[in-house]
Amino acid sequence: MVQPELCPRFEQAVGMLSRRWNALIIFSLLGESQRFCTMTESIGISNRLLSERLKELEKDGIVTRNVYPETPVRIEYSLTEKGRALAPVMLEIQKWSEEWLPVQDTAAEDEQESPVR
Amino acid sequence: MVQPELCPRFEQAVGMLSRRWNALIIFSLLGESQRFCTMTESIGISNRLLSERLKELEKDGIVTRNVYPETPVRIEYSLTEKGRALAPVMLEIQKWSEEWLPVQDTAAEDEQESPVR
DNA sequence: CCCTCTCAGTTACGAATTGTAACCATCATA
DNA sequence: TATGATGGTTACAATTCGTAACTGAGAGGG
Repeated sequence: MVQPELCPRFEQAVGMLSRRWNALIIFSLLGESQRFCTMTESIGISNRLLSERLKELEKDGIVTRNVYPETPVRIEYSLTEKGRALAPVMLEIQKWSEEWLPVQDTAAEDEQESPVR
Repeated sequence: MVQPELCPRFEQAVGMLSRRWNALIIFSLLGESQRFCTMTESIGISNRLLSERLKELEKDGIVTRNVYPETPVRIEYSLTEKGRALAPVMLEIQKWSEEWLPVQDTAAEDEQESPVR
């Protein structure tokens, strides 16, 4: 709540991107538009938060909600131009992660060559 | 929590960068090493959280804690090579924010026109 | 010896955010 | 009328955050 000394717009951007799940939501929409239930599965976010985040991101002009009145109703979320403009940010995060983070698997799946038991 | 299908390393990177304050902490260390009290002031973070975050970031190999036993003791935090490698990410966030976020002052004006279209 | 000052944190605790699971509304078909 | 799919809401417990007060080490003053 204190006055920020850094660039206010940078802080605003970071505030949005740092909101939990937002970066993953945006990343998953970079490829193609997605439906609600697809996103909850691929991202691993709950309905409640996905709904909340999408509303916020729509309000921020980053995602668009497209309703197709088929049956059952199909609703697809996609990025606006402002949202797609975040692609370079995501790309740099990806590059960094590939260069600096270990491949580490989350265990419990293949523990073949590990002598530890 | 379900394990998502996106790239695990990307998700790990995003998890770290999305932790509240982390991006601002890293950004503020990109210039030069900083002392604890300087950071709380420039970032606007509380002692408690700064302390917590710096410990986590140190553990992640992103920041280093340097103790100078002067009087009173001086402790400076700086980025490791892994931490400095995040500079391009920060730069892209900054570029995006400058292109897409209004110059906003305290929440009064909402109806700015988009800069580039 | 006791008090005070600075820096660098810790601790305590109420407030806000998140995760989990159950529930709701609409449309369509059986 | 019942059931199933989609796209959410609601309720509530668990986690995290923000605020403010406190601790500890070392130097110096009285």
